[in-house]
Amino acid sequence: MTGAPDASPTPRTRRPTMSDVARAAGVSRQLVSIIMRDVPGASPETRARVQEEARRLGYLPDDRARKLRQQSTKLIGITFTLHQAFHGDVVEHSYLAAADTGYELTLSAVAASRSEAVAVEALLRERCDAVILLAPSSPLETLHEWAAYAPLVTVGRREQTDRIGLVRSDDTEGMEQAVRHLAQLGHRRIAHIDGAEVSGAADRRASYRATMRRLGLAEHIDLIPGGPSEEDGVRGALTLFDRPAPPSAVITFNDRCATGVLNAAARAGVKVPAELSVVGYDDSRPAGLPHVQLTTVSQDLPAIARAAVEMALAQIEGTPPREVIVRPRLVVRGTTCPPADTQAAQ
Amino acid sequence: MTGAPDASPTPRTRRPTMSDVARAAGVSRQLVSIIMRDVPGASPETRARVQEEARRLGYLPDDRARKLRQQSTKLIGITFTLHQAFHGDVVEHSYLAAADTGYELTLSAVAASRSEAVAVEALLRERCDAVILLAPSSPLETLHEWAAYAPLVTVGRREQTDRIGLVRSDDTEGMEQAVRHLAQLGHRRIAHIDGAEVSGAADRRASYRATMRRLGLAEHIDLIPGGPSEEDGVRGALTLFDRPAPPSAVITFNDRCATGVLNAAARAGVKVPAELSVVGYDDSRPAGLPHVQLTTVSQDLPAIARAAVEMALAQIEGTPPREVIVRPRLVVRGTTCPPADTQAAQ
DNA sequence: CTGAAAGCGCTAACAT
DNA sequence: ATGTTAGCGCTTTCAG
Repeated sequence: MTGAPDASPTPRTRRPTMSDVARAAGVSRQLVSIIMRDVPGASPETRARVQEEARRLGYLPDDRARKLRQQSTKLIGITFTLHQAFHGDVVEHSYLAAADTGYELTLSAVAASRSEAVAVEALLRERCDAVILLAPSSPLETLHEWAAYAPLVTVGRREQTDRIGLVRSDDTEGMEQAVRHLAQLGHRRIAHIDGAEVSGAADRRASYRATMRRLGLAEHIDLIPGGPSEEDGVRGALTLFDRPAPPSAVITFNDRCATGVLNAAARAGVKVPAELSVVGYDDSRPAGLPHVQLTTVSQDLPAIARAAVEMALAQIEGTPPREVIVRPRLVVRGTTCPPADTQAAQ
Repeated sequence: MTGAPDASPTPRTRRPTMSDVARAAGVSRQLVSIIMRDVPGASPETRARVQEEARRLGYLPDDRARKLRQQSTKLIGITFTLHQAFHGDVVEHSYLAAADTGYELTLSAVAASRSEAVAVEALLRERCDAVILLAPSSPLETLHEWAAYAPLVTVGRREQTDRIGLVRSDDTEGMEQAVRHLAQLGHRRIAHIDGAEVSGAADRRASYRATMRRLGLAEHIDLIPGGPSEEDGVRGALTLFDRPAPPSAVITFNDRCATGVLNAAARAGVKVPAELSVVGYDDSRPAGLPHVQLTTVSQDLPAIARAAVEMALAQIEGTPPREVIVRPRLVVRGTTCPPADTQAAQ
């Protein structure tokens, strides 16, 4: 849209249609259609004249009609949760991934006042060509019902099925990287404040255990019940500080939990990283802030978004659903360093 | 949608249309329409039979066609910024406000990869009946252009105009409440770490000054250059701690800035609230967390959302745009208390 | 390059 | 309570 429509001192009488533009420019409606869609079939001069006329009238194509007439909407729907910063990131990267594919992204929010079912069905009624669901909570059976209406891609689910595309981050690998990083720095007493029942927590817990064992640190396995919130981190940290011999490093379930640990440490006078190394998980926005500088496992959201969009497009074109597991990577910042007692511990 | 479509072992051949349902149920297409829209004009038995048949076929109405045919889409568009927690809150409350009005909300995201213009025009091409813009950054002139296409309501803008609805929080009032709260506790040396050029900062700054003056605290006016981020809070706090006689209380531009102050205080060993009272602004999600308990000015987002939706509906029905200023309210939590030097200061 | 004809899937007036 | 007749604004197809 360029410039104001010169017409209509009274705004919003009747929106001009393609026919109005055609009439004003003295051409056929079909030609206007060709020019609006920017496809070959009109001379440069006609193009310019028609575009000028459209601008003058304040013409804006009607997407409802356009989408109805094309048998494909060229739309990829995506459901996301408001208030999940992580979802916002994936959505944003999905816009980038969808650019230049000929498909547009359309959003449908999940919130306290809007269930996942409502969000998905809105997209299906819009006749999206495919639907991406960020961390859906509906039972697999329900997802299967939806998959009968449009190709589906879930992000962050575990269940494999031949009817739904799956993109997820490798939690096992991520936790392994975190443990190895600390072990290489010389830490031995590495604790893990876990995520309780939260999705992904089980994998990370198991991987923590397995990696500690593999590194010969089985005796130092130290699993603290936690959760996904700052509060859980505070509680977990206090548990640790009460110990006669607290661990020299701790890996939390996520960054919010790590923030709680950092706050509790500051309050208790425990110096990070000198006295306690802290590793978070997610690489959420606050983690990288100059005064936080949290070492954390990044889930590589751009890659996840790209995989989701690509798989949606592939399924639209008939490829069967696949499972893509994106490799996370450790981002080393300022909350980890070799333990103070490196010599003593050897 | 209830139950799986029993049909189609091969999913997604051709979606059934209303005619298919009509044929299967042995009635006319129009009757199916009546039943789908849940309007009077069909007997209970027919209704049940048709609904059952629709379910069996996996019929889902096509919103494109429906919206095209009705001359109104019954859609309110809303643009919001991904990664602005505050926008998420407003969107969520807008869903609540729009429920039972007969209108649906449709989202359009603004992000680094998606400009405001793209976001708004997508809504206009969908032929939304009205558009709500959360904290739009486009020049007024551009907003006026859009207003020629659909009734507009901005949230968080200042400029009055007779062509666009306006909803905003009363920053003057909010800051006044914060200053008065601290003064009533006995504070005199009340500093303000401001928000520099950020929208709303000028009002809060002016109100801080005016209220201090009105309370006879003109000599204690202490304006620290700040900004909207944690970093700005850290910097501002360090400035304060360097003083020979630091203030006993500080009001920050927003909660993120307050978080920076709290972190800096913890690090510097300054006790909050005993040695320093802190008041934030926004009542953002983290502010209420058990281990934060920030005293802050709440913008009353539910009221803002309600006002925006109501004004959008009113404008659709022909009421001219208005300006609604929502009164914020102070939420007193744990980061404020009377100053340690109450007696000395008197 | 242009025009004529058809129809996407639905709703809105009417008729009956 | 049901059927008939139009057409929403656009794209598609095909003939000029």
